[in-house]
Amino acid sequence: MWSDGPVPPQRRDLRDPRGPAVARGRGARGGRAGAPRERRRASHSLESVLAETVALLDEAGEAGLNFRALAGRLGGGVGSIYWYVSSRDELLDRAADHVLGSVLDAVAPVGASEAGDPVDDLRTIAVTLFDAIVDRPWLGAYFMRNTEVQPNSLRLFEKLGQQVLRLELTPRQRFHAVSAVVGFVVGTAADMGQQPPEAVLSGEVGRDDYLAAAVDQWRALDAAQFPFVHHIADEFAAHDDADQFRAGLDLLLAGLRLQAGG
Amino acid sequence: MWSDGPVPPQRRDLRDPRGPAVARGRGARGGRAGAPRERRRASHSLESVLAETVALLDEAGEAGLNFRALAGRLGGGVGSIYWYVSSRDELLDRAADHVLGSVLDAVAPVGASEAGDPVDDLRTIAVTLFDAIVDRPWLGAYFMRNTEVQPNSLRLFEKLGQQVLRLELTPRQRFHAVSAVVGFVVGTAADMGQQPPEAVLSGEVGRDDYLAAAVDQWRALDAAQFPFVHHIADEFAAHDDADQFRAGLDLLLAGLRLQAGG
DNA sequence: ACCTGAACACCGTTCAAGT
DNA sequence: ACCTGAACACCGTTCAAGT
Repeated sequence: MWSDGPVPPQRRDLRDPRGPAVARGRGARGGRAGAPRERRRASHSLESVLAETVALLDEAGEAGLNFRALAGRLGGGVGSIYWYVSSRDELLDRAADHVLGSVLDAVAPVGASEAGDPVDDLRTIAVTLFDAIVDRPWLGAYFMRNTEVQPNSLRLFEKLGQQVLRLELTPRQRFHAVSAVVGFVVGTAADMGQQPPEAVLSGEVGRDDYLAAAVDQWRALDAAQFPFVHHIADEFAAHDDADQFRAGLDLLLAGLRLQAGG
Repeated sequence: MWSDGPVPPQRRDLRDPRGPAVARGRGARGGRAGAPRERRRASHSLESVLAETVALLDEAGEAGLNFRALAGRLGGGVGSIYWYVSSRDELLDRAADHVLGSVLDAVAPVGASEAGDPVDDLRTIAVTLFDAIVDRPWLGAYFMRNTEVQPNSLRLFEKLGQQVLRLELTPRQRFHAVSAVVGFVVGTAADMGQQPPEAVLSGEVGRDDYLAAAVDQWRALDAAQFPFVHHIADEFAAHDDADQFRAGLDLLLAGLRLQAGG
């Protein structure tokens, strides 16, 4: 799992350690009196850049996030974004972590009571994270990629781990358990969040019709060669993503419970 | 799981149903005798396009796959690739399925004996798929995205399902079980296959040193706020990706075994 | 210290022309 | 039926110049 570690110092592109200045509104109006239609100088902050990035991502998806569109929304030039992040990838890393702040807030109460069941608490956190990624499919690919610019990712990893700490396991088993949960949640959510085909997106074809059409093709396959596909065709046609995710998570957690001795 | 279904007919970009012509070598030399340095006309086939795509992907990664480089390797122009696929995405879909052929061959004997344990057989297939994705990280994102152009994806899904068919479960449970295994395998493998930082790739810093540097930063965190991170720091520093994957898979399979009643 | 925007290098895709 | 390659639209990134 390469993505789990903070990046070593030599990779970090060091900038002003104090970070960018606080936003000062929209900047003072420039030029002497009477100078016509002078564009005023825009002023940003990491906060506003990330907020606008997330908004654009929510509206247009990852493919719709580009520096020109983002600069337009921020009311400035493309170049200024590079003052706050050193690449599009880092922008996505930071945007992902930005959004994870809400997830962290949502799960803050979880695990507070020592009396609660650790595995149930683990499940609650996992489900919350899952929901967040389904809502924003781009999140999956950037979760915990670089813990140095993603403190919230690390805190969430820690939070999951703290529940497992209450189980009787070896450190190695605990590490594997949390990694497995994260892998399952992120992998499944990313898969489910994949762009449905154009016809569905545009509302031209409903999701149910889409699934039905897919299943019809499955049913047309040779039953002797594809017994399983035929066996689950009805289930697939009627399935709910969230149910499917939870069923898998419960399998994983049942195995964990067993390992922890009941 | 949008990606599980074949695409409905209306999305399919219908071409000659007989498919592209078989490769005819490198094409006849063109032009009348004596015409100097006339470039001969290249001739491809879906097979050769996919083989060259996979080769390029293996050498340069997904970021290195572009139409100009691919056309160069094929000895032709960019446009001709569009005779065989209608977009870069479809090229990746087909390339992924092309590679899955070997995975399918590798697991052909699995499950042949009714006497074998179905869960063990399921694990064997899962591990084989995992290894293939770790080797080619781009595979993960394109696995079972469009079963209409990915027959091998569907066959692999079927193969996993056939093992689960031997377990005493409801169709719904079987559907969920296979989906969970696929989600876990693909998600974990894709995560682990993520590009390590430049310094590691170039051999400038070894993987162990990289992990050690990451872990050092974890150890510098406040122990009261990050008890779990401290708890597993040693494990993380020494971990092996394949072990980690198998431990998680075994948790999932243990849960499945339990559900199947032993 | 921070912003601007033209310029560069590169890329997927199209299409009129060719064979 | 299949291939060619110039052209188009678009994109991340850089950087000299500005404030």
